[in-house]
Amino acid sequence: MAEKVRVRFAPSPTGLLHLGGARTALFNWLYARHNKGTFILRIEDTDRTRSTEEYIDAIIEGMRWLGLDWDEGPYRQTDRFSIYKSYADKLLREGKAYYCYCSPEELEKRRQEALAQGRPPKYDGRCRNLKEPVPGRVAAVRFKMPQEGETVVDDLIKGKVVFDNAQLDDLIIIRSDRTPTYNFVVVVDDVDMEITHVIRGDDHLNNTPKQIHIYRALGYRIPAFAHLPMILGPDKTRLSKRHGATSVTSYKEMGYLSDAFVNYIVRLGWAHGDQEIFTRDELIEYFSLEDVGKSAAIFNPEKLLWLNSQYIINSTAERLGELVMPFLLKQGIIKEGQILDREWLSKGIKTLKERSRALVELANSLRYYISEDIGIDPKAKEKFLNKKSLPYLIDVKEALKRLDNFVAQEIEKAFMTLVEKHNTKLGNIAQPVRVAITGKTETPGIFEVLEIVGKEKVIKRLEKAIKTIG
RNA sequence: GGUCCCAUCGUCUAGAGGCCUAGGACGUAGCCCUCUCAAGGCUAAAACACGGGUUCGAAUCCCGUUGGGACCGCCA
Repeated sequence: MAEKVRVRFAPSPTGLLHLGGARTALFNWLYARHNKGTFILRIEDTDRTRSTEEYIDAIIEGMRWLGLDWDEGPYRQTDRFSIYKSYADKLLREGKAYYCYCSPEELEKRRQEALAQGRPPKYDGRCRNLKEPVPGRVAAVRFKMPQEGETVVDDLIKGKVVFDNAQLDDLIIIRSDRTPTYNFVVVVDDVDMEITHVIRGDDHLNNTPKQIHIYRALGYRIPAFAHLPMILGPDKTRLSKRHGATSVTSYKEMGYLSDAFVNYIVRLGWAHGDQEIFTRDELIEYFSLEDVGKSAAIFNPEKLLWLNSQYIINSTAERLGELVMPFLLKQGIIKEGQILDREWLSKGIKTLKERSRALVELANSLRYYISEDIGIDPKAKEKFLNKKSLPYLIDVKEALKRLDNFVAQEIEKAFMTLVEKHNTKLGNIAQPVRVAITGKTETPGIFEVLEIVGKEKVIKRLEKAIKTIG
């Protein structure tokens, strides 16, 4: 029987949860859920100068928004220093690691020199065989890498990747301030947490042979590795602040639905035939590392927006009503504590669903249903609210005033009567009314808009428009 | 500079030697629907980086070239 899958997402809290991290987390989560395994969240905060509590909270918030629940953790590496120390001591005792007395400044200088001369900037191993401590110096601990032979990484995505051990550096595993470093703690933790599959960005592929030697030195089994291709910006370089919004939270704030976002990032590097839209359950059912591609993907905001619009169309009006609330508040369309009739709101949202690509847009369109403070687009006003349309507006107002049953169907009948009376096209009447009522030239069908706005407000807005013309 | 990874429409991708006249999706353009805008439907333009092999046959396998990317820290 196959061993139970245990995977982890291990972000370092030195920034917000970004697109690439989110996808790594998602693939780990999907792999765990597909295989009925365990998904672990581990915070890699060994770099105390750059890690913050705020970023930890932000990452957790991002994970929650994405709906990626973890079964264990969040573990924090800063809570586990004694574990790393005991493993480091073991390596030291066994002669698999040694003290290095070179100062960071010296090392940096040597590195620059090597780079300038076109040599590989590798540690020269000068402390490797030291018999005595160097007085007056604080030591770091280095791991003794094998200097010959080859190391093969058998990657689930990239295949067999061969590294020449002579390239490998004696890396520092414990800094001179006694804190452990990444390449060491990641191995210790993955061993300690019994991780079976390491799924991470392919920027770590070059670290893998080094880590493999640490596993061996410690006498542990090597997990399976799967290195995911990177997500690049439109300029084909690694996604960064320069490319604008890259944090998961910013997509939440722009009004993307969590499911749409997940659906978008899963398709970056993974496909299931020609299918574009997946439910969570389908994702869990279909996900496989075998279907993950090898090449980097470029982030395409247009497609994300399209997916979002599809998810909005397929959401119920009730659900959208809940989701749009924070946006209504933030955009000043409702006030704190203001209560809306949910049934009425849903009716309005139904007309707007297929015209809103994000929740911000939906909220914005909802303005002319909810608020009196609509604001009329000056260009629309000039074109449609003028002497030519005045008689239509007056007639519409009068006809609607006489309507008792203020529903779309009846409103339409009233409009059609006027179309005949004036011997004109519906558009010539509808468009000025649209602008008078919504302030915009683009809205849902005019009859349903009028019904939702309601008779009283409609008459009021028409009167106001008539007054500004006349 | 060294090491490693990658290469199908502008973008995400399907493609496991013959199903390929290379499929789908976003975006773009046109048409239909239509009170506007969407949504929806239909149509179009758009790709196997290049060069050598292997093979009866290559987008698919091998080699090279070119191009892109990542990594080479007492960062992760």
